Amino acid sequence: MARPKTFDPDTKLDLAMDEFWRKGYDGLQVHDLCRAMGLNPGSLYGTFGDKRTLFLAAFDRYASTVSKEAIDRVAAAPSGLDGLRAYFSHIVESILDGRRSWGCLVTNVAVELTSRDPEIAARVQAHFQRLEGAFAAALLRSFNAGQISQAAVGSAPFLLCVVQGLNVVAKTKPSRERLESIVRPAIEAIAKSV
Amino acid sequence: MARPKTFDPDTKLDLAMDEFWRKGYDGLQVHDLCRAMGLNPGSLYGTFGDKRTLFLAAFDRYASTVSKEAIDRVAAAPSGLDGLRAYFSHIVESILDGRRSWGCLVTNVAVELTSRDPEIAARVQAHFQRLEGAFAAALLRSFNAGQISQAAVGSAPFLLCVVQGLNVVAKTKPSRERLESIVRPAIEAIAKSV
DNA sequence: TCAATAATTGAATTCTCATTCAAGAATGGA
DNA sequence: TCCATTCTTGAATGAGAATTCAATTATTGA
Repeated sequence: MARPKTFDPDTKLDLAMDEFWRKGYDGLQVHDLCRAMGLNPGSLYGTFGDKRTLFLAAFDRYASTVSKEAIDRVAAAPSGLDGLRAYFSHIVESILDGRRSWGCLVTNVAVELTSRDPEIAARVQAHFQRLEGAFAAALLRSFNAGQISQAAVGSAPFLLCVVQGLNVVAKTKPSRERLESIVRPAIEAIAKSV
Repeated sequence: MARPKTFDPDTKLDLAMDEFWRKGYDGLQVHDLCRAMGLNPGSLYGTFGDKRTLFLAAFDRYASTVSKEAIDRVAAAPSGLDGLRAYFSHIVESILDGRRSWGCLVTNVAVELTSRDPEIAARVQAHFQRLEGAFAAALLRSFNAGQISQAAVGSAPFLLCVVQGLNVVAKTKPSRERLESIVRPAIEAIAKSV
């Protein structure tokens, strides 16, 4: 009953996510958000609430789509080591010509907002744990298959760190060679230690 | 001739640097900057110009003091490998109880401002190159001393990435164990490859 | 066809913040 | 001592940005 929305909120949320991803939180004006989403302020506020609420929704959408898709690759591969390789290859490709050329939404937010917004800090923390958990599982799987040494099993924090570093380095528009010269030693640090 | 300043600009600049380091650019209001620096808006503007100009001065001061001090450790050590170890130990210590508990000013700025301010992007780039250059020199020195393999000589981009990752991870208040479980594999990735 | 309800529009409002400024205060040189 | 100059102070200004709102429009169910 009554006039229906002329747009799909999820589709618009994806557009909002892309904008926050590109420009951060403070760096993005509601005005520009409206333009990017093809919505007037009234519709935006009526559907999504204020800027921060919309941002949290965009963050969650990022976690459940973009980020999840990447993390799932770790477990999907035939072996743990293959999963890690697949994950890093995917990151490299999407930095080179995908949306990760502007970094990672979570990394950007971790740096920009973590120190002043505890609720956001908690979500960032949770995301880091999901990713690190996937790495830890893959490492264990590799160890059980005899692919890596005992010592390398505890390297999940190291891998998480390398991913965050890649997301920072992404901001400098690195070449494929450069990205590979980062990922190669990172993977070798794990694999070589058999 | 005429009334002299009642403060030392360099001392005040250090205070400004700390604030930008903690809170970023957009996240820091001039009002709070004034409070932190113990200056009224008039004195601040009269001495340092507008917010962005003051920020650039604070960035440069960071590069020439905090950052330089850290980078110099790489070359100061007896061997290249020792230099790298010294650098990473220093980073770990200052994340644990120094000013790096709020990350690195350059990393923070790289993430927050690089995509919208080309002048700042150029300074970030220059800083990354200084650091990577120091790493590259240390790696070459290590190779010439037979400490590392030929393959490891090109790992400077990898080390730069790990440092940036550490600066992101720093935002999550990591424990010493956690930081060491990041640095250990990073150094081993280089050293083990003899 | 007609209420009743909800969405759309974009101008108006309100708020926050960077920046300016006028008045007063302190110093060095004459 | 006095003037010229510069600094300090903090309230005032103004720009820019988030949010609201009144008018209009569209849809559903009766």
